[in-house]
Amino acid sequence: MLHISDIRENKEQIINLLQIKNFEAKELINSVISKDDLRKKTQQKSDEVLTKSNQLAKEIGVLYKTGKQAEANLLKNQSAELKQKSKELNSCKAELEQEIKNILLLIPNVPHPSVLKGNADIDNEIINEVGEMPILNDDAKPHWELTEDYDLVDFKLGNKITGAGFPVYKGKGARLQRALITYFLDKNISSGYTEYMPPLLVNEASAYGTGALPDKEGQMYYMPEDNLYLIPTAEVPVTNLFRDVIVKDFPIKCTAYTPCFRREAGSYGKDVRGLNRLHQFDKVEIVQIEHPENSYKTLEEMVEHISSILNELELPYRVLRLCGGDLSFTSALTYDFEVYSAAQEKWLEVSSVSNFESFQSNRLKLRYKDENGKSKLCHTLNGSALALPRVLAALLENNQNNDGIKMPEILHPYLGFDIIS
RNA sequence: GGUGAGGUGGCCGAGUGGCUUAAGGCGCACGCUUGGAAAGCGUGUAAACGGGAAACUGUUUCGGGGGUUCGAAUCCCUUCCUCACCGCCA
Repeated sequence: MLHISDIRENKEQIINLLQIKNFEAKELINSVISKDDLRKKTQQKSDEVLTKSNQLAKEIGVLYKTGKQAEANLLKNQSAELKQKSKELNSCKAELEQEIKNILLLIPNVPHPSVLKGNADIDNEIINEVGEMPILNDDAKPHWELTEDYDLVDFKLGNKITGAGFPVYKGKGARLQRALITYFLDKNISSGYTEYMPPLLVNEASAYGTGALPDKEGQMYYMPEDNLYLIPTAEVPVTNLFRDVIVKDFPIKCTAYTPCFRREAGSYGKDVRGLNRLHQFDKVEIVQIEHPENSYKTLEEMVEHISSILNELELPYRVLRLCGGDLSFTSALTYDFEVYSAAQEKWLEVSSVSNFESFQSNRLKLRYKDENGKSKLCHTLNGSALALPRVLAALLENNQNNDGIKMPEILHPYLGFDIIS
């Protein structure tokens, strides 16, 4: 959520920048500002009334104590009038505040000025392409066949015990999963991130805090009896650790492994075959909380960090800088990482790294004190490092040969084997 | 699931209708003191939203919402949360 004072100060700039996201904000912004003007006036009036009323109450107290009941009763009438007025003003103000908030919730985050306009994913800018695409044999198989041949992931069993999109990892498949998680965490920790193991269910306040609600309500699994949501990403619990916090030392760097749960309604076909898209998947996430001055430098640093993981995994990948049309509602600047899955001949997104600037921290009330002692909003950033299933898919497809599936060297100590055969 | 006790500032904690402008303590910051430090002494120490160039100042906030009252941290209703004991349980 944007901050109303930011909107007031940088109105024209915000309207212009939002056009990069193909969002026409002029009307909403004009209306939110005029409502805010009215809100201020209403508060002024309300403050005046309350000041008088407070004074009266004190005078009445004094009169009672000195035994002047009659005079006190006179003042009581006045006080009742003021009370009526203040009630009206108050409800008017509350209504305005709600209207303002409702409008603010509709306005997406302002993109960074460097973001290119564009309509969809084909307009994203490829800023780096690393590694060579493997040349596979003619009989190379997609990962959903490999996982069956080598008994690594059992989709049918998952169907039986839960449903589609809930695979069962098995044998070396399960070990590979666990090896990847541990390797990712170790790698993140060695870059200064602190590991967390957060709850997998969050309350409503947390879901609002990171913007999972109200925008993405249908995406989350919900437990109505307890009013809790299954997390769609570790970003939600981890970022909310810092809800209502005033930060003293920057940066705060967190990493967490969690399963992620997504309902993902309405997508079928080969895009969702095998491990490409699941209702439950594993992910290691990195989150940083930064001073606004440093957040873009930190974003670059996170991109470097994720690149180095993919280098070590020896997977061909490319880095995309998302265009305005493809940027999420909450993001100001996002880089996507895609690995090449050679048998599917497809690029698969395995990480998305974003700077949310103060869009999340405004809702989270995540602040720091500036040099004048004033509260300011922090910047929040996060990214996957990494999402597991598609990494697994690419590892299996790209490294298959007649002897089996060779594992990258970096994973050997974690795996306890170097080939799946 | 049952029963009970609670939710007050960064933290602890007092507070049963106006002498609360939330006592007192801890912590923190600054100053005095010191060769330096500790102790001691003094001063200051929340947030949000307004007004003001600023100094300063108004309002709200004692878990949330509602009510009684001229006046509520304090009384009433409601809701959420936490803790303790019992039961069940990895």
